Amino acid sequence: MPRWILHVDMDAFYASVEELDRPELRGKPVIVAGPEPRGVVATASYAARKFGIRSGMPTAQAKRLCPQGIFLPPRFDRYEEVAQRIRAILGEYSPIVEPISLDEAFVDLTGTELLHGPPEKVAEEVHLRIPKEVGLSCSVGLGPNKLVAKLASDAAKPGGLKVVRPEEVQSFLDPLPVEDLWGVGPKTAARLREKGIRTVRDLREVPLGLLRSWFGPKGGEALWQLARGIDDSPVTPVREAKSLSHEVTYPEDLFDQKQIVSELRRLSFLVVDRLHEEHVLAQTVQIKVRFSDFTTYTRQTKLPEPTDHPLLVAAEAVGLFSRVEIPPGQGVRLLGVGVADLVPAEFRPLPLFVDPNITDAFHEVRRKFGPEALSLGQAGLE
DNA sequence: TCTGGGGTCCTAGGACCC
DNA sequence: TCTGGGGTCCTAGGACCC
Repeated sequence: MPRWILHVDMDAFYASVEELDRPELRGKPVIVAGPEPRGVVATASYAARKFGIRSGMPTAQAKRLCPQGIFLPPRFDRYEEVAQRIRAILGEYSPIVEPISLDEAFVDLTGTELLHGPPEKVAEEVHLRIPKEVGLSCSVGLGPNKLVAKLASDAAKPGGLKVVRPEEVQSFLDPLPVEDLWGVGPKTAARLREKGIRTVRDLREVPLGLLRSWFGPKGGEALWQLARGIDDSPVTPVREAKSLSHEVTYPEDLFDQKQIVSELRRLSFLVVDRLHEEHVLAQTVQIKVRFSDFTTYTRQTKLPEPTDHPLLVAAEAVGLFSRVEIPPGQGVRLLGVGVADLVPAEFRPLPLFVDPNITDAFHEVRRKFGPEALSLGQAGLE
């Protein structure tokens, strides 16, 4: 059975939510961005984009380009609220809704025709209902798979609707630049450009064997399929997280060893809070360290058994940090702590040395009074 | 212009085992 | 005494996504 996949992409989502909540900002160059000196732009309104502002750009640079811009810090809790209302609308048309981020989702409309009418009608309805009921502009794409649906909504931006039927896929894709394809980033695009390949049509003319020799068996195969609009990946409503992490870029580099250790501990506790929320245990602990010159190191270790013990995770994180050689004269720009190899908390191993009631009590206090209420002395790590 | 934070997936090398 | 070879696990790094 041919599939019908819908892709909904909110236009300049964070900035649009700010304009929704503060109508006096409408039409102005609204820029949702992390604070200087090291923040970057998360979303710029279309009025701000006229000044050349793009997401990912350092906030400092955006201020130079548009001094009159209205710079706002992100309010993720609020964006999450709005995102849920949008997801609820999408959920009326299919049980299979896959949120990609706060502002984007796929909906599998295959086989929903008897209940909701033809997919094209559903696409039109969604495209009308979201602005009407949520007050925000969205772009909608409909196609035979996720790849095509997403590219269709890109083509419809801002505020449009585009349907690409199966027989139109190739002519729709052919003129697009290769970097529009999902999974073709700056590096791959540059390598392709060196070989004279700029558009999807160019890419489609490269034999599979050649692509494999350039990009490896998997990479080559993937490019070959992308160029033909082939994408069998399913719309997956709930995906179990495979890893959790927290990282922070500091406004000023850290040099003090004690402060670094205390930050690693704080980040570890935040990660453990999330383990608890998700009711999972982790068997791998990872850290990330970025120095002043932006060189970045990761270290990870596999534990003998899965855990959500805050002291254990913190001790591992600090231990991993000691395995990173600090380049002379370099301060620490970023620290991150993460966990992976997650298993459901029901699989908690029988206690050998650690009384699980201790961790329960720890979480309970932090849940009630917040992360600041209970932190641990240096002695806890030794 | 000095470059966020939270994720996923892939590759490659070394250890280890049969 | 001129080095087998394949599978799996673990780790580090990198590309990419929003």
